[in-house]
Amino acid sequence: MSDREHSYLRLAVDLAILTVRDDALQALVITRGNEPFRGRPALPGGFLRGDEDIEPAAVRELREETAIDAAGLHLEQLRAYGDPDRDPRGRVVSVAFLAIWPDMPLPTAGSDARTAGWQPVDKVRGTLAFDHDRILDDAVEHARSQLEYTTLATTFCGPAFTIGDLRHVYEVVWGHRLDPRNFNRKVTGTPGFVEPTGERRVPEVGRPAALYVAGPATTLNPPILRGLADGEEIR
Amino acid sequence: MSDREHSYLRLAVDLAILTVRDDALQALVITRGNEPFRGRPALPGGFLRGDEDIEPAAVRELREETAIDAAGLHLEQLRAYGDPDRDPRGRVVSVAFLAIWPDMPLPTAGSDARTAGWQPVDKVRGTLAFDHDRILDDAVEHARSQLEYTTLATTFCGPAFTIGDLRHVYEVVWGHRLDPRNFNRKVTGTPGFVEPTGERRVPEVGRPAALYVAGPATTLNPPILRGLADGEEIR
DNA sequence: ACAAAAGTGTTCCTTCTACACCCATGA
DNA sequence: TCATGGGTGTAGAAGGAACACTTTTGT
Repeated sequence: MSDREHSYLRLAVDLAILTVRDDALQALVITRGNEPFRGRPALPGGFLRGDEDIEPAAVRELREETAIDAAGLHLEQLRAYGDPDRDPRGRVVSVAFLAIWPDMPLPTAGSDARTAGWQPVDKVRGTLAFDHDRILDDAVEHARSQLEYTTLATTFCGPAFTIGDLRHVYEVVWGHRLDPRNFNRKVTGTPGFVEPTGERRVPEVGRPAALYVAGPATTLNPPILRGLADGEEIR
Repeated sequence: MSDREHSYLRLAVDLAILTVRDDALQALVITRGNEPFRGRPALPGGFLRGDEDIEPAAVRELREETAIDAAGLHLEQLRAYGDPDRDPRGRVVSVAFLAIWPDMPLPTAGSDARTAGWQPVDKVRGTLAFDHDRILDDAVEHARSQLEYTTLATTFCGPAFTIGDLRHVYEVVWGHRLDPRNFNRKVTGTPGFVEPTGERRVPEVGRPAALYVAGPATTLNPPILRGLADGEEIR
């Protein structure tokens, strides 16, 4: 094949960063400060630089636009998006990443981002620039599936959490209620999933709950499968 | 961000095409006809063209190098590989695809491929050009996992197959034996997985087996989980 | 005392696993 | 009649779902 038959293009990285906040699955969304789509909401992201691997580029863009240091954050590559018309600036292929983040106060916006903040996934669906609606949908579905087979749900929680906190994550991400009693047994009975700290947390109302930290396991065996507890939907 | 901070690059597609053949998991491997790595084995692939989406490019490259028409073939995107040094020609990011193919005679090589043929995965591991060893490993692991949760195994078989054929696929891909009796019940008892044709196949030795075709289901519920039948390894 | 959330015990049911056993064919 | 692979029956183990019940706190 001759060099004329193929063309150069730019590679972008986009990040779908999810958290559970206010009883809802939320995504980190910026408001674009530059054309195209200036003023429109979008996922954080930007172009790959010359000598950068893809994942470091994602970490850098996240830091530039949201001042979040993702060095210790688990980024997972979703897939590449290559529709020739996906970016009005020309040929841009994007590699999307998924990250999970506990609910924390957000640092301020920077570089290309006019604002940066959490938005409920259900609210921003249909409003994002480029093909970011599609990317976000894929990320949410991936996260839902990940909760079944991996211990990823613990990264939605802070450093120490109760089984109720963890169950709340599953309920919000999956969109339906789980039986608290069976969930408790299942989680505590899965080796390496959570480990008790010995501490307790006293809630505003109700019995204090034991606190746990994430265990060493990364995959769940057996998995925690979705499947409606009853017909009931959450929220 | 200014345009000077990011750079243009070329995007490649690479295909990991797997089949079960001669009691082994095999991959479609070409011998490179051009530099770099001329004469070395590699996965089929090539550069994206100007106005092409990624998956059509993969289909086109497959046709050009192996004369296989992948129009009706299920291609699944694995992930993107972006190590800045992965290609000596310069900055090339590659998007890898996975495909499953029944054991069939292979058409001849073309364009950049001097030869094209099936090679056992265990034999080519460590010999491939670029970072294709890594891509192939990721593809194999993905395929193994897919057999658990999807009906993909039927695409390793021809249009009509016996339960024994299907079991053989699982055994070869997973690398260990399964109990033929439980496997039979499991497969025939999963709605939409396989459908009997009413025909039978008479083997060289043993009782004739009923023939089946792939059913409409794409996901397996419940899944068929890996887990050694006994300590025994296949081959 | 009461509300609320945490956590345990128990029962029923489905699915997995191992293996005994029978079936259909060619040599 | 024997070897070989196809297929059914079935008992025990393991895990999931439903739910009664107890525990521990604040008000």
